[in-house]
Amino acid sequence: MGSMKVHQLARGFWEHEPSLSLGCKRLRPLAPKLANTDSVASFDLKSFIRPESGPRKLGSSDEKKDSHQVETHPGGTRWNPTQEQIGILEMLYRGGMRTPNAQQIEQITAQLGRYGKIEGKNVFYWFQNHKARERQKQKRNSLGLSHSPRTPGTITSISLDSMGEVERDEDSPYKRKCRSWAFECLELEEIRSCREEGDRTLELFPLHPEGR
Amino acid sequence: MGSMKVHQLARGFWEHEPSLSLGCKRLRPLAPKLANTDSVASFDLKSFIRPESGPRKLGSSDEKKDSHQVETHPGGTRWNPTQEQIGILEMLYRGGMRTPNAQQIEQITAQLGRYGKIEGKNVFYWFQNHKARERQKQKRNSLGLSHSPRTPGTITSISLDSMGEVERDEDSPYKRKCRSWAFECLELEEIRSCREEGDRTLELFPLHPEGR
DNA sequence: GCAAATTAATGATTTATTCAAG
DNA sequence: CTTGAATAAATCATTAATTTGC
Repeated sequence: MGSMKVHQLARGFWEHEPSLSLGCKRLRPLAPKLANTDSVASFDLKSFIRPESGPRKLGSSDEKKDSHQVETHPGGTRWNPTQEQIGILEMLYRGGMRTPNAQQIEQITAQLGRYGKIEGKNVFYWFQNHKARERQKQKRNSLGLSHSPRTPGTITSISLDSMGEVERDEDSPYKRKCRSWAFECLELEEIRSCREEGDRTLELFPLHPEGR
Repeated sequence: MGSMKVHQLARGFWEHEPSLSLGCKRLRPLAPKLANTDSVASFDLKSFIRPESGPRKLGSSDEKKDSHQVETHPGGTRWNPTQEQIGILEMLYRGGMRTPNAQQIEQITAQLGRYGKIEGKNVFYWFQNHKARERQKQKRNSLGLSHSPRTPGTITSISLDSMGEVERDEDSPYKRKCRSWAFECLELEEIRSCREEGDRTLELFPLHPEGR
């Protein structure tokens, strides 16, 4: 139904990009872990059962396996983005995209799908998480340094000028836009990972009916 | 200069594989899909970040998804539950349902659909909101009265025993279960609602984020 | 050098807040 | 004011990096 969706408004222009990594997203420089007193305690069955160990040859037909990390997720694992996908997403983010709507998500997903398995929700989540984490990183920085908000060295000069007017979210909290995704479809494939027969599941993959 | 950089980078990504595959699950082409003949053009940041936002004035927009727009909103905006729907939902809630999963949502939606227009997300939201508001109401009560957390008199005696096994959320915060809904589908019907005739949209959002 | 044990990142969910329609 | 809708914050859960003991 409907609801009218308004489109997001544009605004703003630029913003200092948080970090230029692009390639080393995964590398974590350091970060003095703060108060990591929380007990580990996660040494249970988890370490025994290796989810991806299952051969799982089901759809091995014409699926051209890239010998990359893409792999078809047997059914229970989470999305593991490839470098290309991350690169594109970050590019979009830097371009100003913050909360893509359903249409945008669909398109992005379609494109990123060429580099590996991906679903719309992954894109949605990625933006949610990235936005939130950039925000908290920024906050942490501003608090910790309390001054010189300048990005540390190597200020990239990428200007993306051809972007024309991008719609900015400005990171401003709450700016009511339109919905950014859609439910309803409820695919069974999705659901199945939920709670299937416990027994066999135990062996194939952890399957988290409920955490602790 | 800088922009060049980005573009080249992007191009690298896009050109990687000019294949025509839409790769995704079963996404319908929802916008005039570009022929993707020229690899680069098939995926332009601009079009992503700004689907058709900005100045789409001038009525050219007829080419949007045909949208027989059907149902919903005869001018309507948000879901307006009927008494029957509310009744059933509350019954389910009292029965213990708190965060229905995709399957359940689907079924509930199907049933409630007999009493009026409804979508999966409405059901989802209803539970979210109802749960949250019951909780805050309870908190307010316990604070205001400082005791007797019991529900105020007239405890409804509807027992709903026939519910069989409902999944209990127990109101316990964070109890990781399984996913409760699914994205991905991004049905056109959903998306379409995002933007309709523009005039209204334009005035819906101001140029400035007006501080909430 | 390698594989188990840690730790940092980050994907995925749920809860809390906020906005705005009616 | 009530409540549907949407976003942000908090948090759980899993995976990759990195460290450590041989």
